[in-house]
Amino acid sequence: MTPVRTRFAPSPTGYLHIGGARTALYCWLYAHKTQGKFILRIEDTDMERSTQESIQAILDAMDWLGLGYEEGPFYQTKRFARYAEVIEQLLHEGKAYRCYCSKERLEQLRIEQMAKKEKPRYDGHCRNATIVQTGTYVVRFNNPTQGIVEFDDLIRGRLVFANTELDDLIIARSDGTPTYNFCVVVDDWDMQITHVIRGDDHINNTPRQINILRALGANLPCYAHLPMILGSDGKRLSKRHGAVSVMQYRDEGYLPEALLNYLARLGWSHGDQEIFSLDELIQLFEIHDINRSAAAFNPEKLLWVNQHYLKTSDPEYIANILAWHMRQLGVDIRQGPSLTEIVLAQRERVKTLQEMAERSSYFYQDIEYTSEMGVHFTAELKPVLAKLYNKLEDLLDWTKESIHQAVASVAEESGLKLGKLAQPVRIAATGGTVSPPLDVTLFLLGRERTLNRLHRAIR
RNA sequence: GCUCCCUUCGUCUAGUGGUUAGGACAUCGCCCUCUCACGGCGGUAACACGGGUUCGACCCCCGUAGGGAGCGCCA
Repeated sequence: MTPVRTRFAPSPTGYLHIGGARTALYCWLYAHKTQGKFILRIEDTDMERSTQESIQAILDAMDWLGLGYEEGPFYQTKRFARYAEVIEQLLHEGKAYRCYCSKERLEQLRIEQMAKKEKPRYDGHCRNATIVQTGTYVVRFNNPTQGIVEFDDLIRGRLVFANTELDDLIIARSDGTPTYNFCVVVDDWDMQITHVIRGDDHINNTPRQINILRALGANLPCYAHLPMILGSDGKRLSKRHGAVSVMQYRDEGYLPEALLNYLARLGWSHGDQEIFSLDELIQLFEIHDINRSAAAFNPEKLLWVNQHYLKTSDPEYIANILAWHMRQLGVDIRQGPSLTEIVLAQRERVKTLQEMAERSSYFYQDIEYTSEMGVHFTAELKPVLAKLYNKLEDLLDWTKESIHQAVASVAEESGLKLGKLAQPVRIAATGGTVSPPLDVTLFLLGRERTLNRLHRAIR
């Protein structure tokens, strides 16, 4: 059996988005599962829209996701000589021809066909031309005019198309550059791709590509067409739905393993299992188990998956990434508790690392005192806070246990329920009403910061 | 308009002719509790519709409706 070779072939006209990432993941998984090769190919034949920044953005995103490739990245713009060679061959063999039709004629044709409620397609005008024409021309592929093209899609089953539905597509533009459908075919052929896994927006391109592959005498790869990913409103995914760029998820504090896990599960499943390590995915992934229908992207569930990984991953690993987010926020973490401790204290109460960073800044930098905070420190409470201040100041050991003991005993001595004391202290210590358990919070804050802030509240 | 694809709780999905239609997220309630969470327990909630086939259809077939994609000298 020939070794499996899959490829991910984005066009560099923007960042890597969620849908592309999932396609890449599935290609990657299948290659790894079968001990095959995963190839990255940049489809940059559209010189107008392709940019170097986009290429870099895609590479960066693949890197962040950890989707490494065994071969590539290959660039189509570097393979023009090869395409020209194949086009020449096709022309020579009469499997392609020069078409001198003007864009105006083509446009007119399209309008007429639409008016007749027909599917617009090239009428083969130059295919049958007997006289020698001159001027600018494009090269069209001689598509079969009858019969059918059929293939077994690994996800949808047998798909059948009538050749009469297809037309003689352009494979080389008037400036000589090759077009997408042609490059894909030559590349997949040259790179010996065995499994073409791509979005189902390519289903309609497949019969055309198969016809070219046949004209070239190439073996056909297996095809698997993935359903689309929809926005949370069921409409097509777009900027309106918030983050669609993979790197934006990094910026917002998601872990790559969480995004990957969520994406894997969006459109694919293995029974009722929700959480998969990468190794498990490699082991359990089957193209056959991919769903046929489009799936809506659900940000809430991604959040849940992300928190799951926040809670279960190695705290030091998480702390490393948290450091990056702290830096993004401009928080200097040199003075304060270790980030690993912060992770341990916060991971059960936040869903993203960005949120964790935002909610942990008071451990490292001064808090703002607002008048709203003041109302919590009533005249009756201030003596109690003072008592706590003294107790904490006299504590022999600054531990969670001793701190808890101090707070509890002061509350009891003052006839207050723990909450009645804890909450004002929390506000005094953190500037807000939400934090990890008070003993943990004060412990991490350290004696000096705690006493300073308590003092400020009593004043 | 034409061609192709899709259709199970709000969302992601399990299901492959006989199930009280299962799980997860979200949501609601209760418990835990110094806040927020986490966790535990429980609840609401789905087979788009209409015909067949069959003793029996979520499951098979055919329509209808709805959604999506393609029909470029874009990819």
